[in-house]
Formats: sequence, C-alpha cells, structure tokens
Amino acid sequence: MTTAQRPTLEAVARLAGVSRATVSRVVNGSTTVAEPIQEAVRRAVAELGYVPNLAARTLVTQRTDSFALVLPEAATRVFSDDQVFPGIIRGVGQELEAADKQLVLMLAGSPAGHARVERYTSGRHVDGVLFASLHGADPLPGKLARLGIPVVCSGRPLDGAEVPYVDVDHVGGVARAVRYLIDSGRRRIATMAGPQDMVAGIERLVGYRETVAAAGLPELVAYGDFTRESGTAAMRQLLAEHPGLDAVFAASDLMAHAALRALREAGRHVPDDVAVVGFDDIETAAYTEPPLTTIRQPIVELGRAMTRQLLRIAAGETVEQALLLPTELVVRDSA
Amino acid sequence: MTTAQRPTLEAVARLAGVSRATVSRVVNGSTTVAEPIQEAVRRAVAELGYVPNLAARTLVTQRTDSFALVLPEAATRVFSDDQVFPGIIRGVGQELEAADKQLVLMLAGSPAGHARVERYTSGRHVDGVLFASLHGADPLPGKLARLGIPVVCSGRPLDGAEVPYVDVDHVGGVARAVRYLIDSGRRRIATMAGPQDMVAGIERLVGYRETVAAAGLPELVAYGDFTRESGTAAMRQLLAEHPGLDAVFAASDLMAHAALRALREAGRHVPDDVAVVGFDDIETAAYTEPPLTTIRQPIVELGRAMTRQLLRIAAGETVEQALLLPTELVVRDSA
DNA sequence: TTGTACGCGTTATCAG
DNA sequence: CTGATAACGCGTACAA
Repeated sequence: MTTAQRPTLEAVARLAGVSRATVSRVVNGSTTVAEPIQEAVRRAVAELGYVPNLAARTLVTQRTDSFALVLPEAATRVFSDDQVFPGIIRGVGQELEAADKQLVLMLAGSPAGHARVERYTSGRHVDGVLFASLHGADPLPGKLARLGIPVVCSGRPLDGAEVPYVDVDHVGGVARAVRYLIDSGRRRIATMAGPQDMVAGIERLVGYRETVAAAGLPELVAYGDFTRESGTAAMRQLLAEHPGLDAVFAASDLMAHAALRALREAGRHVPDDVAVVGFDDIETAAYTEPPLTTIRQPIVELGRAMTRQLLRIAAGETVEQALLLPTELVVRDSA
Repeated sequence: MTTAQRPTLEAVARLAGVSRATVSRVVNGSTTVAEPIQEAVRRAVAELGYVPNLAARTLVTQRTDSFALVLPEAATRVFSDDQVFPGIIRGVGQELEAADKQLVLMLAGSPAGHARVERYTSGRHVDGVLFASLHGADPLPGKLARLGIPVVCSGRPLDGAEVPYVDVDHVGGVARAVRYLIDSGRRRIATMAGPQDMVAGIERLVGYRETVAAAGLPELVAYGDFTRESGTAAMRQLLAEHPGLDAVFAASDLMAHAALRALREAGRHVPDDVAVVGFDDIETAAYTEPPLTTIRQPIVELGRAMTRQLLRIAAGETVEQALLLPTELVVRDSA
C-alpha cells in the first residue's frame, strides 16, 4: 500500500517555526494569532499539503461532523421511479454540504441492517440522525432521542415518540384535490390508498375521508402500496365494486399511472368518464396519457428542512416539534 | 447537551477485572484469550453497553472503515426518474453493508463541491472512493489513484487515467438493438445520442455507428442529454432533417419516452411507421404508450461490482482494470 | 495467555 | 499572543 505519510500539525509547526498549538489555532480560524504568523503557517500548510486528521480531531472534540440519513431499503419505493428518496437525499446533501458536514447513508432493509443502524447511531458515530419515512412504529428514533442524540424524522413517528419531524401537508393537499373534483361535478369519488403502516399512506387517506365526508359523499376505498402493480389491482377492484365511480384519487402518481391504463383497458375514458388525480408530481406525470393532474410535494425541500432542523438541534437550539411544508395542486388533463 | 458519558475500554476492563488490552482483544475477536475471561469481558461489555469509539480506533489503525461514493449532482439525471443513481446507491449500499463498512455519499455538483470532495478524499478520511459516471475528463480519480487511495469508476475514465472501472456493455447492447431493427426490415435508423462528455453517451453512439456502418446504412444523428426535454427536441430535429426515417434508437428511456410523444404529435404511428428503442429499461418503460422496447442494464449489479472491486483493492489485492457487465434487449411493443 | 506502556494527531487548558 | 502539556480512547509491540 502506497501510504504516502501525511503531514501532521507537528510537521507544519516545524516548517513554520511555531508551536503545534499555534498551527491548530490558525487552521481553526482563531483570530488571536498575529497576522504575519498566520501568513507563515498558511504557507507551510500549503507547501506540505496539510489536511487535518479528522479522527484525531473527533477524538478530542467529540464531534464527528457527519450525519446519518437512514432509509428503509425494504420499501420498494426507495428504488421505484417516484424520486421521493432521491429527492430527500439531494435536499439533505445540499444542506449538509453548505454546513460542511458529511452525509452517511444507511440503508436499513433487513433486520440485520436495522440492528446495524441502531448500533452505529447509538454509538455516537454521527452527530445526528435523519429518518426517512419509516414503516410501522419503529422505536429507534424515540430511543435515540432519549439518548440525547439529535434526531429528525420525515413524517410524524407512528409510535408516538416525541421526536421532531418535518412533513409535507398530505391532508391539505388531498383535501384541495378532492374538493377540486367535487367542484368539477364528480360525485362518486373513489380513492386508491397507500399502505396504512406509513404516515404518507395514512394521512392521504385521512384527507380523502374528511373531504368526501364533509361533502356528504360516499367513501369508496381500495388499498395499494404506492407501486404501479398495486395500483392496477386496486383500480380493477374499485371498478368491480363501484362501477359507477366517476373519479379516483390515487395516493401516489405511480398508482395513478397504473389506474390510467387500467381504466383504458376497461373502456373508460379519462377524464370524461372518470377523472384521475395522483400525488407526488413525479416527472413522468407530465408524460402520461393523458397528462396527470396531481398534488405536488416539495420533496427536495423536505430533505433540506429536515436537515436544517437537525443542524439546529445539534447546535443546541430547540426547534418546533412539527414542521409542515405546503403542497400544491397541479392541474393537467386527467381531471 | 445530554452527553451521557459513554463507557470506555477502561471501564469495561475494571468491571471485568482484566486489563484494557485483554478487553480490546476480545472485542476484536482475538482467539488468544482464555474462554472464561472472554465470557466475563462479554458480560461486562453487555452490562455497560460498551461501543468502541471509532475515532480512537481509526487514529491507531489508520482505517476509517468507510468509503465514499461520489455523484455528480449537477447531472440532472441524478434526480430525474431514470433510477440510475438510486440503483447504484443501492448496490453500493448492499455490498458495503455486507462488509460492515459505512457509505459516505458526496454530491459533487458545484465547483466548490468538487473541491470539497477532493479535499475530503485526498485527506484519507475514507478508505476508498467510488466515482459514478462523471462528466468530461475529471482528473480526480487519477489523482487519487496516484496518491495510493483505492479508487473505482463507473465507466472508463475519459482523461485516460489508469483507474480500474466497471461498466455495463453499452456497445454490445446497442449493437444488438440496432441489429434487431435491421432484421425487422428497418433501413433508415436514426439515433438520439446522449451527451458526448459522458462515457455512456459516447459508447452508446459508438455502438450505433458501428452497427449501421457495418450494414451499409446511413447515420442519422441528433444529440440530447438523456432528459425528456432534450428527447423532444432531438426527435423533432430528426423528423425535420430525415422525414423518411423508419426507426429511432434513443440513448436513454427518457428520451425514448419523449420521442414516443413527439412522433404521435407528428402523426407517426409507433411501431408501424417508426420503431423506437430505448436504453435503461426504467420502470416506466413498461407503461409507456406503446410499451417501450429497450436495452436493460444491470444497474444495481453495477454498484455492487464496483464496490466489490474497491474492497478488494483496499484489501491489497490487485483487480482487473476493466469489468464489463452484460446488457439485454427487452422487446415490448415499440419495436 | 495476559499486562504494561507507548503512540496515533488533535484540541484545550493554563502559564508565561 | 504564544508555547508546553495534558487529555481523548484505542491497538499493539514487547515483556512477563
């Protein structure tokens, strides 16, 4: 192994003719060092190509300057083409980069993976942890928070833990969409709900229920898991159980996309016979046949907001327990 | 800050009634420790909830047990819905998890981001670096390799550096697809090429050129950047310049998707008037109108293979300079 | 087989 | 404003 010995503080100090302590001060931007000395130190640093050893620094400062983003790999969504997780990753990455922190990505699929995440994060190998959209009532966020480790979730923790979270306004967005359908004269509005062990699935269904109930309309529900396959099945089920439906709100664009095709195969015309609204506004939504009316969620911004909250917590500030990002109805041709 | 003091080796040693060194041996799986003592140490570890301090360990072992995956954030592709980068991330994550290593994700979009990546990786804060599909001739991989830092790229480095890489067989896949078009009787086969500063863009064009040339057919080329927008523009351009074309090979499924729509708008029927073949086999490909015939690339496997190579290099082994993963033609209805 | 003692590269405290 | 010097927590020759 070509272990080209890296220069240390010591080496820089010798070259600059000062003490290690002084070099450290300059490197860390202390203002209490005379200008000419700073100059000399900086020259030495440049000449030697000195780069601080993070491990040594961490050992004494107790900070790692890195944050973990935990993704539930099991969720097929992670790598389906809805861009939810890539979007979150990007937002988190942007905000961490701005703060000069590292992003440690942990895919927690298997039980073994989950145990690994627990061991690693609770071992304080990172300064804070971001949880993206967990399934079920994962106790880990609450556990870490109780250990005093900064934690932020995307979506309200389902186990009721008092962990700060950021989420998009599912309920508000869905309510707007369903009201839009009602205002367009639709009266038999069905929904293809998402998985009920995920906040996004739960809240989008709540939004639907509240709105149709308020309008005195019937609830027509089928369940899916956000994927296209499940959307196809759910659409067929709805058609079989409620042949008279005149609109469908799908809890994800992928399910809406599948619904479009299933409706066509069933001989229904969109939007004349049946109006379809999705949720997410993935890129494909503008290219479906017909282009999909959907609810846009600010997914990159979600990642950024989570990260900002986490950084504030890590800095010792207190943050609001919940933060809700606005969603927006994007009207195209399917409704 | 709730800095619940973590137990150290020292504490475990006291509780178990042995020396620090012995505890260290047990923790690191040395076999030279008497069984009863191992037992006692393990009990103490469990009781105290001891977790090794990675920074301290890194300081002495010179290993960080973490690897960086560098993504060019600027590429709009990263967060378009083609799943290329998510797929790579997943593959890398799986393989690193199996090796009990951490994944540090670095989005290198801006020049500042690039500098940051260089500083971080050349500072040996990771045990190795994976580069995903760079634009242009980035000198960083070569530079790191020369510093003795394990590096693996996805795709042949464009600056000619002798860095090991893994890639999918672009040329072979495209050749098969184009021959398939020829065998179907198509004679005026156009291509919508990808960006020529990326290996994937270059090689896919090469595959097209070699195959049409070998068949004595004309080259009909328009350029895009893998996105749908660029696909729309390229398709219109091709139609204007070569109204007689009877087939199109698009260097990405997104461009192919856009081509489908552009062709429909131009009154051409797919596949009767014009056959369309894409590249990637994204999930959407099975849901386009008509479903897209395309070349499937094993993208998750690409991530895994890159990681395996990197781990081998980091372990001191030597690996083959290039590794090519097979691609496969998936025939649906568009050609 | 076990323990002692040193060193890894920094930051922080405290004199000067 | 600068320089010794003591931690930080661990792995590992070396000695016992």
